[in-house]
Amino acid sequence: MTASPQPIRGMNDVLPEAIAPWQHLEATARELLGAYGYEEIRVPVVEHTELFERSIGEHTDIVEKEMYTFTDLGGDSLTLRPEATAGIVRAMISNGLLRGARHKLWCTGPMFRHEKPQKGRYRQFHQIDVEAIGFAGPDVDAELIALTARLWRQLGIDHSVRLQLNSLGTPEARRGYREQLVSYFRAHEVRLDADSRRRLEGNPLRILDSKNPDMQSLVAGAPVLTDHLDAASRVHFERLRATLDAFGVPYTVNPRLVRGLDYYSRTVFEWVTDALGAQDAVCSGGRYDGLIGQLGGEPTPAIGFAMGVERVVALMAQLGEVPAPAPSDAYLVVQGEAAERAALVLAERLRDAQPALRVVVNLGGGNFKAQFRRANRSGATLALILGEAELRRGAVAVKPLRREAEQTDCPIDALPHRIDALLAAARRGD
RNA sequence: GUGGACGUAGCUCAGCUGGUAGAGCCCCGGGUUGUGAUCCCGGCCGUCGUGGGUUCGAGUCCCAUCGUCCACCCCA
Repeated sequence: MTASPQPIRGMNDVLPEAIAPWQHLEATARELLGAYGYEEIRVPVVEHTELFERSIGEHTDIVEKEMYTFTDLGGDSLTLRPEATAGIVRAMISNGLLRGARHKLWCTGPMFRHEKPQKGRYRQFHQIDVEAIGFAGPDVDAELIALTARLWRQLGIDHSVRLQLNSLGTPEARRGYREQLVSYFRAHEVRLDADSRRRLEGNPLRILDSKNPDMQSLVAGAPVLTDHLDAASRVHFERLRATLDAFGVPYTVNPRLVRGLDYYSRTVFEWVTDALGAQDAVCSGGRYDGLIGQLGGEPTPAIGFAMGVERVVALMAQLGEVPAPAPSDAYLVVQGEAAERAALVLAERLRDAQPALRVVVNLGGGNFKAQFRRANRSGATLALILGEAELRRGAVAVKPLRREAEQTDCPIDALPHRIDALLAAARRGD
């Protein structure tokens, strides 16, 4: 096994046998996003390292230890994108697209984080990313959440996910709350575990999210972020909740939902599941009103979310919500050099006449037995046989594979116009 | 980065307290000189993750290393 090449740790091949849920998710999301008025954007997978440091936050785990950073031949420090928002915002600024304009955008592709892989967490993973730029909300906030809820319904996984919601307020209001929180935890420092003590310096809000059961009672007594919101953020949050109520989208307000990236403000949300083990966040995002100005663009309010494609795919697969791939309609069994050529030409004529037809020509030879075995395993409705005998009489033998039926002859020239009827008959069973 | 479990054929796995590898599936061919999904026969496929050590002898024991999985941290 040493001799055979291996993929990079945490980077996976998606083989044809596993591709169906990916395509279904992508197609469903693409259509839905279009229906809500979102446009696709494609941005580079690599950006200047500084862009991510400035947007995500220098004291986050992503920037501190998870980025794929390298120096290119020109001496610049570049980084494989760990998330999509920074690049999209950069594209808006670089192309001069802000200036008070509004953009509803989506993007999909691979992201990279150097973490130790486990279930639902990979070093190359994929996101579907949606951004609404230039909207102060809370109307967009609500519509964006409704869009995700609709996607879960369309995919058939809505009963396995639930919505967590919170408001972080403005950065100023959060700063005041943070001070209160730190002094509360300092007063009880002996009860803090090692992880929490470390967070006390860098990111005290994260202590609220601790999974350590011993911390629960201490956390329960801590000041609550929601009680310390500034007035405008409180109104924003109330209006968002009222709209979600009007939609009938259920949610839980989770005051401990903090999110890992520094740029969030006001609305944050997370769709979680119990079905995937420890990595339970399937889709999450929030409002980042300060980020664009911080990166040098005109100050512009915005909100976005990222969906973990691998996680949604895993959920679909686990719930059996994966459409079966369409089998081919016809498989051409051929024998003899002249017949092989005639079969290839016939297949092209069939495709000319019926562009949607799924027709597979047996390539690479093989005896009749092997070819019929392949025809059967391809799932084809019909086997079309074109050997030397058929060629001599100018016909194709047509054999239904999915039911017991007589094999019949069809003149080669007539087949392109009869194939639909033959398929329909074979499926009906007459 | 930390911890635990596990690495035998392309896949799923068997291989007792050490005696130098096996089954099923897949693939290919034959039985049916041109007919699949059933049946029968045959073939292909392994330096037992890798490197050391103990031993007369290691897939089995020991050490190291790499990899996979799961969890922590954190996150999609």
